[in-house]
Amino acid sequence: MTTSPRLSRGLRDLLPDQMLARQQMIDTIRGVYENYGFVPLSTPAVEFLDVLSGSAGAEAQQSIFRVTNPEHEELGLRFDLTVPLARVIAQYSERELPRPFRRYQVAPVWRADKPDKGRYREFIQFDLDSVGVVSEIADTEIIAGMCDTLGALDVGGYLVRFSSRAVLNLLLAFAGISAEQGVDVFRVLDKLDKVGVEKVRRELMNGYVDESGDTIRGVGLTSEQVDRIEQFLAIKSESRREVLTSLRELFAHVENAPAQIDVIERISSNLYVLGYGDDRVSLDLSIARGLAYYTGPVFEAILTEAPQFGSVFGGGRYDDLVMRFLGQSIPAVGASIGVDRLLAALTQLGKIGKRKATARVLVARMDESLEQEYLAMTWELRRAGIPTELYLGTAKGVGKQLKYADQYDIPLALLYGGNEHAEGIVTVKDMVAGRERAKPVADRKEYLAQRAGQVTMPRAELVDGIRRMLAELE
RNA sequence: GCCGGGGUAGCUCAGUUGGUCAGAGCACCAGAUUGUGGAUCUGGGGGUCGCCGGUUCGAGACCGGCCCCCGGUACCA
Repeated sequence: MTTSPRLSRGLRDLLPDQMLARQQMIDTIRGVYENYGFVPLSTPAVEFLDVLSGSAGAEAQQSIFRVTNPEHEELGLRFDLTVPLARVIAQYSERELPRPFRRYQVAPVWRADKPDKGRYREFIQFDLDSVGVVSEIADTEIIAGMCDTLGALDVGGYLVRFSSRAVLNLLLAFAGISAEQGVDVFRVLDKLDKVGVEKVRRELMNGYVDESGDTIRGVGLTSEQVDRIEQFLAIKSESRREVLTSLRELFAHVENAPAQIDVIERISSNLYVLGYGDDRVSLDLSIARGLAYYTGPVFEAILTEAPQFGSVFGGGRYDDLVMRFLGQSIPAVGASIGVDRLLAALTQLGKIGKRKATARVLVARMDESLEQEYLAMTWELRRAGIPTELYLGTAKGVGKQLKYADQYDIPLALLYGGNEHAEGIVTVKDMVAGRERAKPVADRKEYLAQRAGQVTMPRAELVDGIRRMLAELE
C-alpha cells in the first residue's frame, strides 16, 4: 500500500512559474520598503496561544491552527504579522530595538477558515509598520509607501482610501451610539462596498433575512441614529479638501471634533505636498476596516482595474496593541499587503510575467567526447553572470534538448557538436525567433534545412555574443 | 454555516430506460525524421468512473452515508 500524495484543504504547492511570479513581486515590494529605510524582521511561525489570542475575538480564536510540541505547551500558528510585532516590541528593550522601530516583514500566516476562491489557509503577508511614532508623519509615510509600492508593481490604476477610527468615534457621539454598539456598527459599515446602502441600513436597525434564507442579526439602532450615519456617509467628494470642509460642518457641535479632524487634515495636506493627489489617495469616510484594534487613521487600497478583488493592501493606526504585553500603549501604524490576493488580481489582469525558468541559456550536450567543453562553456557563462543551465538529462538528440528548452521557455540554446568544434565556433539558437520563422514552413525538410533563429560566432566570443543576444531580447 | 450544481484519463468532457460504456478531443510518449523545439502522418501508454455501504443476475448510472470541488450567501483579526 502506498501513501496517497495530497494536501490538506486550503493548502497548496506553488510550482516554479508561480514561485517566480511571487518572488518577483516580493522583490519589488521589498525594494520600495528598503528605499524608505525600513528594516527586515523575522519571527517564528509558532507562538504561544495566549500571545496570539489576546487581540482576537471569539471567532478569531477558532481560526488559529493549534500546534503541539513535546512539552505539551499551548501553541498556535500566527494568523497575522502584527501580533508577533507587538510581542517583539514588548519583549525587547529600547537598547536592543531603538525606537522608532520601522520594520517590514514578509512571511506566511495561517488561518483555519473555510477556504474560498483565492483564499487559502496558508498565505503570504507583507507588512510595513512604524512603531513608536505619535506624529501623523508616520501615517503619511505608510500611505505614501502604499502608493509607491502599487506604482512599482505596475498594477495599473489604484486608489488608496483612508478614513479614521477616531472620526468614526465622533460619529458615534454625533449619532448617540454606545461604544459597545460601535464595534458592530463599524463591522457593518465595512460591508458597505459589498452589499450596498440599503442592506447596511437594515442590518444597522433590525436585521433581515437574505436571499439564501440566512438571518442577518440587526444591530438595533433607531431610525434617527441611522439617518445621522447616512448624513455622515453622504459626505463624498473626489477632493479630500472638500470632504474635510463638509466633515467640519457636520460635526461642528461634536466635542473634540476639531482636534481629530485636524489629524487627518494634516495627513491629507502632507500627501498633497508630496504629490499624492486626489487621483491616488481619497478621503473616504465609509472606510471602517473590520479590525477592532484600530485607533486612528485606517486605510485600504483597491485596484481600479480589478475592484472585485477588494482591498489588496490595508492598514491603520493601532496605538494600544502592545498594551496587553506592557501595560502601557505604544503608538504604531502600519499596513499589510495580501501578496497572494494581489498576485491573483495581477495575474488576471495579465500584468504578471509567466517565466518558467531562471536560466537564460541552455547548453546542449551533443557529443560525449566534448563533455568537458560543455562544462567549461557553462561555467564561463555563469561566471559572467549569465544564468545558464547545462542539460543534465539523458536525451542524446538535439531535438529533445531543444524541446526541453522550449518547455521551460529558456530563450537561448547553445549548440556545440563535432562541426562547431572543428571550426572553433559555437551555434546559438534564439528559441523565439526560431519558432516564429518555422511557423509558415509546412515541409519538414525545409524546416530542418533553415536552422531557424540560429547564428554562429567564434568560440572565443561566446560570452560577449550571448550577452548581446540577450540584450536584444529585452 | 446555509442554498444550489457537480466529481469518469494529466486537462476539458461524452456516456441513452441499469446490460461490449471504459470512450473522445487535447496533452504526453515513440516512430516516420541518428544535428533542430513547430506542422503533418502512424502507433502507444495511461482510469479504484471521489470514498464506503446497499439494491440487483448485473451499477459509472439507482438508494443511503461521508469526502471533496464549483457558484451564490454569510464570516473574515
